[in-house]
Amino acid sequence: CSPTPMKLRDAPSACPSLWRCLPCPLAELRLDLVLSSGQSFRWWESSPGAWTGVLGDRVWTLRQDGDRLWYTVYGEEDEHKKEEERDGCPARAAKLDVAETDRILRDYFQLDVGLSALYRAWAAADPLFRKVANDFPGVRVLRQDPVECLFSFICTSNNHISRITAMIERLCQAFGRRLCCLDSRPFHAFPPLSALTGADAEARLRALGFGYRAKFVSGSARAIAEGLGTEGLCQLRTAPYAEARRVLCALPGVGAKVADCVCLLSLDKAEAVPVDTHVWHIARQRYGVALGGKSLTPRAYQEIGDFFRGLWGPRAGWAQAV
DNA sequence: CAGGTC
DNA sequence: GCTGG
Repeated sequence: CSPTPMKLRDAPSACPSLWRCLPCPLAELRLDLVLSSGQSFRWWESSPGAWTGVLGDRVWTLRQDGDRLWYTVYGEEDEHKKEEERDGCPARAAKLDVAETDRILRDYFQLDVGLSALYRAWAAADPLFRKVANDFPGVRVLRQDPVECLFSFICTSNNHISRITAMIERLCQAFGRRLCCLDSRPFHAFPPLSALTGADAEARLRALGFGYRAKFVSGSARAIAEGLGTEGLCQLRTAPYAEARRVLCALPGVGAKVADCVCLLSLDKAEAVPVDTHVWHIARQRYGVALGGKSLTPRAYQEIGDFFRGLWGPRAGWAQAV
């Protein structure tokens, strides 16, 4: 950690100049529900109501009060060194200006998508949604980085959230750049693709407790590096849902469910409905979807997605998140 | 058995 | 079939 250790920032009141806010009603965003729901595994409730995590290679703390979303961004530990190196325009060069941080946050939470109107439409079409929606307002889909999203969700197969979170933390610590320390706790960026393509990547991941997923992570990193590249992966944002899904499913460790998670949570495919065992049971028990088999076959997977798309419309994946 | 995949 | 809550 740096010689002048930074402290975690809880609330704007202690040092208002380090915080900014965006207008954002609770009906449009519930930070606690969104950041703890298993969409992203990199946010941590650092104190009651305050969420700290890594986004866009920066460490942030977020908080809501009333109709505002507050945020603060921490500087990098070697930021002064960087600034000294740039003798032309110091302070400015290494930092993000406020317009840029506002934009990053608005993009990540997709705040231009009006959630209240969508809730009304889903509630009108579905009585079961209406019952749940009252208890869970402000649940929206994050717009995550495609590389982070892909490799995170490869880790979710046949796994549980507490272990997934720990695995991803160790992945970032071992392969990602250290950004800063807060209260002596180091924060690391999610590693770029190039960090996962080394010959020893699989063995290192196994040592980190990835089990058989170690081969999937290193194998998918290689496949992308030798194929479409990080840029090509990101360009799937403008491709049709079916094509994005087909490309992703060709990667080792990526089946229909993981592909749909990546499509929905990072590639702008709002119609993608990831069907896990939980959703499968709900489709049968609560919605009475008639499916014969005992296991979630590819056929059953497709039918459940189609059922919810028919019920909720083109943003079915967003409704399912609620 | 866990937010499946080979 | 990796691993742990």
